[in-house]
Amino acid sequence: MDALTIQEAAQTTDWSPRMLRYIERAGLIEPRRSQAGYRLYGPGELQRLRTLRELTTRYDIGLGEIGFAMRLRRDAELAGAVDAWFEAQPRRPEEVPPAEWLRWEQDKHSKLLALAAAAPPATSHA
Amino acid sequence: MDALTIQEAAQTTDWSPRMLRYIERAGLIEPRRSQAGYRLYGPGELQRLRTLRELTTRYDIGLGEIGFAMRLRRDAELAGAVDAWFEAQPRRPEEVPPAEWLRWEQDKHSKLLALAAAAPPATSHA
DNA sequence: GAAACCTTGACACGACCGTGGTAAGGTTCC
DNA sequence: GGAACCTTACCACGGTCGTGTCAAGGTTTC
Repeated sequence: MDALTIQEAAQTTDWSPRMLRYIERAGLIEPRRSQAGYRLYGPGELQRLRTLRELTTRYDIGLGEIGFAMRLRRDAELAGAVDAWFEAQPRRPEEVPPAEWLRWEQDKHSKLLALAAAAPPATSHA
Repeated sequence: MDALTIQEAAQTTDWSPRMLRYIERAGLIEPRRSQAGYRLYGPGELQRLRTLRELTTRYDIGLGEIGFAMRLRRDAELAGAVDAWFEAQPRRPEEVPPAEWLRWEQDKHSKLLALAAAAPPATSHA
């Protein structure tokens, strides 16, 4: 067969089974089910799971954010409203480096990341 | 003068002064400052504050989500990555009328392109 | 020069997020 | 028929979000 169970999928994608279920509940990746209700992850899902991890770690964004992006592409009205709001934003051509607010936004995570990077990824639970 | 202090702005926009500072910190609306450092909200800011409230309550989205949308429009690389992830998603044709979807896709791409073209090459990722 | 604003910084708190664990029960495999 | 997996449903925990409040100090106005 061409599909992995949740544990196998977790191993090859570097998620935990717990998180795979969480991701499904967030509506991001919903594998098909076997007759008995077992989740079955195909190659496409596995690839998307890896890419998802890449997205979240590389750009430091949460699943909620990706969920919002998904909502944005599905709900044209919402997308339009958000768009309209940004349209009304004043342009600052070359006034101030706009990375100030970004730094703040990522600052909250930086400590965590630094900490996680410093700590060896041993089995934290016993 | 043509600008309100934080308390006045709060009253006419139905936010609290606290939240106005929070919104500023989130990078969403940054009023100019007086000589002494007082926040000064002009008509544009007031309007955007009201629209922001409309957005958050009507669509039930948080400031973090709007911040993410802002990040999406500023960081073309991130936008592309998120886009790519969605491209690999399986479509469900019966959920979305194809014409609608296509129009949305085209629209999004054109906006993205316009943004990338307009944005100076400041994409020096970390 | 005092009242009434403004500033930043901190503590607090309920709600949710990301994540792990565990329990009670069904399925698959040998 | 038991081991090893799967399911859902909870509890727990630290972190972030949205929000209020308070303190210590500067500014504006009369």
